[in-house]
Amino acid sequence: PLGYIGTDVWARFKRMKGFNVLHALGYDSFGLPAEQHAITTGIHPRVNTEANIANMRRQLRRLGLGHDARRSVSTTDEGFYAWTQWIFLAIHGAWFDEREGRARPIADLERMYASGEVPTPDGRPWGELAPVERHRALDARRLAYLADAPVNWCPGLGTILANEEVTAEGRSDIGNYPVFTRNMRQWMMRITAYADRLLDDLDRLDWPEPIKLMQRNWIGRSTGARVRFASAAGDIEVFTTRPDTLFGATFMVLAPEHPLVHVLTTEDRRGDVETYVAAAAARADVDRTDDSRTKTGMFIGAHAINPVNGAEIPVWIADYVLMGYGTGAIMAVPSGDQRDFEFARAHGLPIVATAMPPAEWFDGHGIAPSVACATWPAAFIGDGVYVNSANDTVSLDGLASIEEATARIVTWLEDRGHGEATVTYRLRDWLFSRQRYWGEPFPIVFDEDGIAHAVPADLLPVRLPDLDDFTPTALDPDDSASDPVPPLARVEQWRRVVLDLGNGPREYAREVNVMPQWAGSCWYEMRYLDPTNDAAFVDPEVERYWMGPREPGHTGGVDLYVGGVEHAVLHLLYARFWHKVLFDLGHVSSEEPFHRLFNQGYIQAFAYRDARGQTVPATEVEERDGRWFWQGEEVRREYGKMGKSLKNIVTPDEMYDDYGADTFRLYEMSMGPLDASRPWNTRDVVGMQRFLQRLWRNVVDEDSGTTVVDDSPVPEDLVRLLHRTIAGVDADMEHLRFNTAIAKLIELNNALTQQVNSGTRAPRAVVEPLVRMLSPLCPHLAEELWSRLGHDDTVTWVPFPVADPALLVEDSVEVPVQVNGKVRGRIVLAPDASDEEHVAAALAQENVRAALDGQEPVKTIVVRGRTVNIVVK
RNA sequence: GCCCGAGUGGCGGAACGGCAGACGCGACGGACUCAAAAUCCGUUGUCCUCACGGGCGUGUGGGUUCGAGUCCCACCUCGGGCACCA
Repeated sequence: PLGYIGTDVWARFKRMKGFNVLHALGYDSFGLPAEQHAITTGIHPRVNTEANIANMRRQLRRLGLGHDARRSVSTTDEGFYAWTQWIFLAIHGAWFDEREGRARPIADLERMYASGEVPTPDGRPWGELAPVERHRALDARRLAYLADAPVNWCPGLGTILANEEVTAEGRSDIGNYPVFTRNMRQWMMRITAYADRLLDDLDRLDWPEPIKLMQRNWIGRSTGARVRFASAAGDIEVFTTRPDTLFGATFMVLAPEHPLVHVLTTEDRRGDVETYVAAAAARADVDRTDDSRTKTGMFIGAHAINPVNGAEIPVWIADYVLMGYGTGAIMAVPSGDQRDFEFARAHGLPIVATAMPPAEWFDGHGIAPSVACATWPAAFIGDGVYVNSANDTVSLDGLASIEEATARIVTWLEDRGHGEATVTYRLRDWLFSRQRYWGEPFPIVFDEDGIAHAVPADLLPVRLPDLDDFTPTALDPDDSASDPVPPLARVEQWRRVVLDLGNGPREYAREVNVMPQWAGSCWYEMRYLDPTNDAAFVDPEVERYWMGPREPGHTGGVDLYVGGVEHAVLHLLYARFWHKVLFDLGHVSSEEPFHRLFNQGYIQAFAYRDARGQTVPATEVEERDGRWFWQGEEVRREYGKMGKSLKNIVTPDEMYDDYGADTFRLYEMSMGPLDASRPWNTRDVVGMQRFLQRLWRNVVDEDSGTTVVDDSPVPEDLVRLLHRTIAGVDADMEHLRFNTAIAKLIELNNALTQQVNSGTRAPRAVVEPLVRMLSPLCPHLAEELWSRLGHDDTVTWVPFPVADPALLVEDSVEVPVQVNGKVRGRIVLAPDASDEEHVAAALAQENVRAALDGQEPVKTIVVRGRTVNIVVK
């Protein structure tokens, strides 16, 4: 809610500054308290059937959000939902052309297959392929595709989870059930095709650096080389970021799941190896968190040939090598990689240095310099002079930089066909199926051959059937062999459908999985631009007006997007991906969905536990002398996100009831910077209420209810304060520093209050700008005051006040005087006083002279209007 | 372990390298009141001093600078993220 109020305040401010503003969460809701609307729109829009609305209401009530559910499920819901399916079909109907680095319609691929410009997956000519094979050839390249993927099957929830929804402990984020790795046929999104653009375009966004960094790490591009090692079962391909250390590769390690493990393992090792593989598989699922992390591994009896020196090196398996990254196999260079080093030491494998570390490295470890690694306590990573790195046709010896050595060896590898430079990503394709009820059904049907067909656009949306029971079938949480039963699979008459897809009416089976919650949030910001359009998800002209690039090279996108940092790598990456596909296909003019991003902090709250560790209702806890009591019993205080389990929720409704929406808004905005998390303290709210009450009394006589402002000229110092306030508040609002903006407004009002209390009425010439400045922050009170001040229009549309630069200049400034950096006195000067005048006044000042005690200044520093520093001895 | 972020009064927090503690809460004192609430006025980092004034103060220890809450180095604590990424 904090962030949503933040966007509302900023949007109102911008409107007053003369912009057309489309505030997504307040588009048609200026009659509603915006935060109420904002909170409810946090619930994801879904299909708008009566049964679903009723269910949504129950959900909202359960979450403690007692708002009108019909508001949150807006009347445009079905349109929204249909267009999500439409966009899915657009993505499904596209493929990624690597050569052009962009998505193109699948029809282009079909033409290119047919002309032979692009080879079919198995290399056979297009003309020889049967219709089913043609379908499969196209499906293999789609941006949305079906694949047998290792998935996180969570029987306890009855659904499959994305990697990101599985905790480090190998359990479900929601419910904390065990999660098992299983291969299942799932919808995938080819987000990896966009890895480079998602990475590179971060540089063009106005986002917080930490968030950009998180996305960069998530995409995880590393450059290096693929290198092939010959073995009895053919080449073993590895990925390495350090091909320059190839001469130091003394063994290889495969992931236990690597397909060659079976083939390569010698008979005498087979028993041990299979035991290890089984143990690793179990371990990966159950206790990946085991921190003890001893580097276990097993020799499989086979050897491979190091291509640079022909050395026969042993092949091991170890669970620290992951099948899901790179090629699932590594070359181990113990002298240059700490994990390999530990592994080699633990298993008595040879270590050969490929570089002579600098002297400081040896000093740091307290050992004598030597290229013999026997004495080394750790691997060496960094620039050293290459040694032991030569064969008949290439030599790295004597080189001193990783960059240079890498370039030379990669060229050599490429020339001989042993490998090539490559780029690897940590990013995986996105698992897009869910076995739930809540979610957009895929607009996909399957024929008797299992081929997926798009449902024609004029039949969208594919509606969810009304159900009495929405839950996925939860199964025994520990039974990894069970299969998911999505709720839609239980509705046979919905599942079977007769369609004419161009070859006469035939029976098809609908896809029974649904899309994940991310689907709608991948593009919802655009629907707000054009919520009732039923010809397009957004009119192209409308999109260009609101979101189009501001100048050449600009990414376009919404001007401000406020959200929690928890979306740093999921929602924000997925939405960027969808947006880029839509851009490539010509549906939008912006390359990015969110040009400026701001992460708001969380509002947290204190929670209390009794002696047994049970949380007690926070509102009933009393504080006495720094200790806390509940029903007479002392309780412990802790701090965390507001939530049911901690019994520390304060609902907005309570705040509206007790203080009104404006006080609530003001309090949330004033408690600290927007991007910081901070504790809720209901006791402090009263401060903002008092502020608004004082403001009210400065304008309205409480007894008579009449407006009491003074129309005569305003005292000089009050005018200056007003203009300083305008300038300060303007800058603060622009940069979302609402807390300091509010402080300045309170100061101005306090000055007014003083005047009113001393018997003079508040001047209209100050009150009106004050009300205008307050209007973005507390719109309701501002409107009321504006009207009481005799205006017929709404203050929302009145311009923000403009500061007069002439009035920002003071006629005199007070300047502190330091002696040796310590403040000893103050002088008053004209704002344009010269350096000499500063020094003269400073030396004449009584306290300064006392502090100098007759000593001659060695040096004086003058920062005009800010400080004078006199340095003695 | 790695990567981000943050440590300032009793509390939430202010502070372009230039008067640390704006603004708010709380506390204390006063005015108003028969009284209380509300409201208004004042005090409120800490220590010494009747006072003038002075000492000490932004997690810890160093450093840069005429001058450091702010910049640099090391460390400690807390919050968040990622975790065997070759």
